[in-house]
Amino acid sequence: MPDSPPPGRRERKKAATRQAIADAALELFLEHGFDRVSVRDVAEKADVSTTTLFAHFPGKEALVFDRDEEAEAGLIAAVRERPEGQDVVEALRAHALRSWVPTASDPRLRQFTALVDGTPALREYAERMWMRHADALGVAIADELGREPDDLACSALARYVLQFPTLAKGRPDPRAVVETLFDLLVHGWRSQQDAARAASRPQH
Amino acid sequence: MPDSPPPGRRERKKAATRQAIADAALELFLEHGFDRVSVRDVAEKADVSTTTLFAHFPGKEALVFDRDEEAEAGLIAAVRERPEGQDVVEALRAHALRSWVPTASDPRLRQFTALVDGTPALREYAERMWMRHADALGVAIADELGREPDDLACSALARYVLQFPTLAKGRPDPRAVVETLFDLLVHGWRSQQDAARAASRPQH
DNA sequence: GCCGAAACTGTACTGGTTGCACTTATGGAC
DNA sequence: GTCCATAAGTGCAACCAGTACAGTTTCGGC
Repeated sequence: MPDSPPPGRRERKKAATRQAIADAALELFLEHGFDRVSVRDVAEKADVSTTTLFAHFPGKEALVFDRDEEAEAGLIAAVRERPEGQDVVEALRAHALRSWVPTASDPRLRQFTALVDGTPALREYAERMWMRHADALGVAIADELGREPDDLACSALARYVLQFPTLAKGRPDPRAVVETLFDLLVHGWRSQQDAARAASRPQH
Repeated sequence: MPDSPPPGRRERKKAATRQAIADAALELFLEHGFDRVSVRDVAEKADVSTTTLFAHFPGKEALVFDRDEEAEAGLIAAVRERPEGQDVVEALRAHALRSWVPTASDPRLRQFTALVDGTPALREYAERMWMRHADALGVAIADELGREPDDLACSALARYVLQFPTLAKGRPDPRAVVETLFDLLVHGWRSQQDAARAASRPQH
C-alpha cells in the first residue's frame, strides 16, 4: 500500500535518511554483533551525526526494530477485520498461525532472529515492545466486543496472547505451541488438568 | 527466620554496607526523583565508591528493589507448601489475595509504589523482574504436577499469574481484579464470553 | 601470627544519550 | 518569483551509567 499523495521531497529525504541509518545499523550488527558496534559507528556508516540518529530512533535497540508498527497493525487488523461471526480469540489464533509460524523459513529472517535471540538487551527490548502493543490490542478487542476500553478480561487476553514469542522460544514445533496455548486460553486450566489426569492413567 | 550461626564481622559489615547504600538510594530517590539523582550521588551519600555500589547492586534500578528475592520465594512457597489436595492455581489465588491486596494500606509502601509507578524506567524494570520469577515459578509448578520442567502449560500459567501487578495497576478494587483474572484462567475465555452474553440481555 | 581471600577505594575509560547553538533546505504565503 | 517560518541536519561538549584496573585494608581460618 503506497502513500496516497506523492510525498514532498522533504519527507522523502527524511525517510531515506531513516532507512540509511536502519540499514547501516543492521549490517554492522549482523557482522560484528550488537554490543561490539557503537551508535557512533552506525552514524558514521550512515554518514549522519549521532544527533540525527537519535532524532530518528529513540535508542540503540530501536535501530533493529524499525519495522514493528506493522506488527501491531497486523494484530489489530486480525481482530477488526475477522470473518463474520468468528470469535476474537479464534481470529488471533489464525493470525498467529499465519504470521508467526512461517518465521522459520526465510533465511534473512533467520539470521535476524538469531541476532535478537543472542543479545540479551535485544531480547528484553523485543519483549517490552510486544507488551506495549498489548495495550492497543486490548482496547481493540474491547471495542469489538462492545465493552469498556479498559475491560479487564480484554486486557488480560491481549497480554496473554502476546506472550507467545517468549513462550515459543526454543521449542521445536511452533504450530503445536500455538495450538496448545490457545486451547488452554479458551478452555481454561481446569480442562487442562483433566486432560493431564486422563493421560496419566492410560489403563482403562 | 534468623541466620543459623552468628555471622562473622565481615558478613555483617558487608550487609551493613549494602543496607546503607539501599537506604541512601531510597531516601534520595523519594526526595528528588529517580532520574534526578545519579548513582554517584547515592554512593556519595552512602559514603562508598561507585565501584563498591556496583559490587552490591547490578544496576541503578536494582537499588530500589533490594528485597525482591523474598517475593519470588513467597510465590514458590505458595505452590510447594499448599494445603493437601489444593489445586496449584487455587494456591496461587490465595497467595495473591493474601500478599497482593493489602499493599494499599501501609503509607510507606504507598509512596514507594508512587515512586515506581511514576518512573518509566522503574516500571519496566519491575515488570522484567517479575518475568524472571516466572521461569522459576513455572518450573516449581511443573515439578509439583510431575511434569517436565519446561512443560508449556506450566510456563504459560506462571507468566499469566505474574501479569497481575501490571493488570491491576490503576484499578480501584484489587481483590476483584484477582478474582476475575483467576476465574478467567480456570474456566477459560469461552465461559467468560458466555457470562458476558448473559449479562448483555438481562431481560428474561 | 600468618596468609589468602574478600571488601573496598580512586581513577580513568567506554559508550549511550542529550542540550545547544548553528547551518541548510523546503514548502507555503504573498 | 521572493521571503520567511520551520523542520532536518550538524558538530561539539557535556552528563551519566557501568566497567577495568591496580592497588589497600580487613577478616577469618589455619
